Amino acid sequence: MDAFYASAEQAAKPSLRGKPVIVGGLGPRGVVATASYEARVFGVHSAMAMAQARRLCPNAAFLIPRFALYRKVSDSVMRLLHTLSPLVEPLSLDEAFVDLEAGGTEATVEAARAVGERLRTDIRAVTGLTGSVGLAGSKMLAKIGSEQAKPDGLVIIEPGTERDLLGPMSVRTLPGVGPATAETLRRAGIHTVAETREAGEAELVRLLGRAHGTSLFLMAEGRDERPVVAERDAKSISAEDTFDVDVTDRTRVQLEIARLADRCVRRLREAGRSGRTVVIKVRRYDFSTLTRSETLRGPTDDPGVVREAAARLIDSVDTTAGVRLLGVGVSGLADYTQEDLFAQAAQAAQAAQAAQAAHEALEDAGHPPGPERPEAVGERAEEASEGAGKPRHWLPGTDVRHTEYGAGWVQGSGVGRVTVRFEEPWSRPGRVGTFAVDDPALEPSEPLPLLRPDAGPGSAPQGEAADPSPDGTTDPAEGMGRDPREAEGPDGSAGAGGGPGQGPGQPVTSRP
DNA sequence: TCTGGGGTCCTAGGACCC
DNA sequence: TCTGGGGTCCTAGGACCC
Repeated sequence: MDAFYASAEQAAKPSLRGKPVIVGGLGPRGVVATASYEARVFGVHSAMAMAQARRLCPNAAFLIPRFALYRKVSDSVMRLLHTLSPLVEPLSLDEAFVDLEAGGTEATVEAARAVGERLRTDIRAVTGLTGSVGLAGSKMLAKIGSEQAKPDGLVIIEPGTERDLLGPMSVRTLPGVGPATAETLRRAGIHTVAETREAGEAELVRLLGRAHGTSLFLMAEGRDERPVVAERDAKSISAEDTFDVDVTDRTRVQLEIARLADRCVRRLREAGRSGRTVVIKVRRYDFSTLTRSETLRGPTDDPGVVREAAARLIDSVDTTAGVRLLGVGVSGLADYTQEDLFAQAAQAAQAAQAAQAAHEALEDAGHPPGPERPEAVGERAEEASEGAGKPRHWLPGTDVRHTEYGAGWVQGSGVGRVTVRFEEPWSRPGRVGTFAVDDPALEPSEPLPLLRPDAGPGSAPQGEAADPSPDGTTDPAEGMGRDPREAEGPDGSAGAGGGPGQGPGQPVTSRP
């Protein structure tokens, strides 16, 4: 998918189409996850510090990621891929390898192109978004082809043309060559794929080590026999947090480690797995990073056990100078736990007794028993996210609903106010309103689908159907005069304009 | 106001075992 | 009678990917 998160946001928010959109962490230490093509013109790209992105492109819309939406779109694209072949290897939410041969596609350039173009059409129809396709005889070349095809294109690398195509390219093009490897190669006078090839396998192994050297040599020759592998089991699960301000307080460090252990175990259990090795990660004030791990006697999914192991591990780390990140992970994953094994040996009477005790505890206390109970962790998390009362933090980009004005999204908030743009994926660009952050008429809500749910088989894809102007651009102000709600705006007083995360919609002039 | 969060794979040394 | 050789497991760190 092309600029996936940003494109999904533009499809969901008509006022942002044709405008720079930057999705990522909005805190003081956030980074860019995806920049729309309009933002890339300003030099903004993935993994850039958000602070730098704001300097380069101050008028962009800055939004936090909405993974629930991206996952839904991703699922529907992956379903399309599965119609082409049973062998589909997802790389992330927005990218996958498909083994067309295993799906019975005829092994000709014409047949492959037809399948690829059909797929692109289907993706557009099903999601309203564009995707790009690379077709080649190996994963490496298909990937390089899809990069060349972006945005909204298709590239075939025909058998026999690989070496000539790769030769002049930068060695960074090859998978597995990042900044460190590129620097090592550069010092050896190797910049291009052709030079990599000419260096020879022995030299590459000497420079980079056995595994990396041999695989790089094969890639440089255009040889890549890696199979497409569907549905790989996860090998580790982890949770980590970077803090807005370095944490020095020891008690706070211990508390955060416990929280992260619970979050990690919740996801472990959701995956139906257990793990044997607990690892903590500490990134210090100076960005130096260390890990400490402990391997248990058997796999567990008990939050108490993981919490205690993590607590022991953090005890061995000096954090007095301050930490910017803490993490807890579990590896050595299994589908059973040590407790399962014990349980098999345990007497039935004992189990019944424990159940009875737990039942009484529940009745006595009027609430569920402690963290020993399997569901306890997940429940706590739900309480935290759906806790009583409205959130006081309205995050830019998130979905809201107003009892009177309907569906919208948070454009920005600050000084006790929140600015909302009222529009839907299939509407014209909408108007903004400003409200008090505790306005009872305003509620957080779920993402709307990108395409109108009742859209019949004959309906046009998103991009064309919802775009009111012939040249493919939209002005947020354009739709306002035709909005039936124009006469009576929200009673939002003027104000929150210019706050952090303000969208590009000139809220002062478009204020109701 | 530099540098997220979730992963995978590889290397290397020491312990331990036969 | 200094110091074999191979294998596995554990720990720690680092490169890379999206």
